[in-house]
Amino acid sequence: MEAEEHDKRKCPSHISTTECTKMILPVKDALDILSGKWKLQIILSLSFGKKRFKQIQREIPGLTPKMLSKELKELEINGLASRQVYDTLPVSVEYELTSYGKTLKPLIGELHKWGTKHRKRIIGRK
Amino acid sequence: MEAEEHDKRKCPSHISTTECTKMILPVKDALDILSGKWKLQIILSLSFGKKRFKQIQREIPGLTPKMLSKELKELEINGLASRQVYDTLPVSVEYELTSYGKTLKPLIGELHKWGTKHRKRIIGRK
DNA sequence: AATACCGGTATACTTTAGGAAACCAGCTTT
DNA sequence: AAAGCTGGTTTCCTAAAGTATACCGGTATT
Repeated sequence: MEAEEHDKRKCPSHISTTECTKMILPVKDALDILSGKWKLQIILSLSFGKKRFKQIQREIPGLTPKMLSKELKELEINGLASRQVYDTLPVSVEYELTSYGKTLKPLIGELHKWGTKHRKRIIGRK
Repeated sequence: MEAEEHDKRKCPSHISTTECTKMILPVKDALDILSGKWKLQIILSLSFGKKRFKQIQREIPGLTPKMLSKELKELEINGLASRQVYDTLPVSVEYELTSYGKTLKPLIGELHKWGTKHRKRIIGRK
């Protein structure tokens, strides 16, 4: 049987499997930053301006301080958000999207565009 | 204290919190389709042509039949991949990206672009 | 004097994603 | 006759993600 022909169609012949995997890494990085139950909502919230901790929490029903704290740290580590402490009494802390963080917007926009079409296609309209 | 001003900067005033949440749903839909440990690799594999079940499994080291089966079903349900059974002996089954599934490419391309910049920025160069 | 606000942390729990191994029927190869 | 191929399913288990609840010190309000 000459069904062998199929077996050659994996990746393009000049590209090894491990190289394919490498191509995927940056995509995964981007996805990691956006996925998780609360990240998008937090990013969206910050995209409307500086926000304080409790303020974000109040805006997003169901979000616990533990999760918020964890996600904000990740955003900070990735350079997407900044944290500023003011020594008012009691201390106030403001979080803000960095200009780098704002570069996520067009990306999220693309996801939104595709997702909207997909919604219409699968779920029916809406 | 008139720190009240901050409290108005949630979502734009003409948009309610629930409406903000709705804006996020399509983005989540798109993310759901791409996230998970194996989906990207499976999609990439299929993007190079029709593939049979075991063939995909062989190409992606570590991928168990259970996960592959589950992910392929999801792709099918979402209209992104098609499944064709040929009644050869033993039966052979071929999976293929639908033309709709191929519309994911530019989206993945955007994620790749952003992710690549992010890698350089955070991890240092590559 | 008690309560509420701020920005969180700590501990314990549940839920979900994913992995490992065995198994199925029916055919082919050794 | 035994082992391997096909395309999967089933069961059991672990690791990770997320939730619930209580708590902290310090100030302000009632």
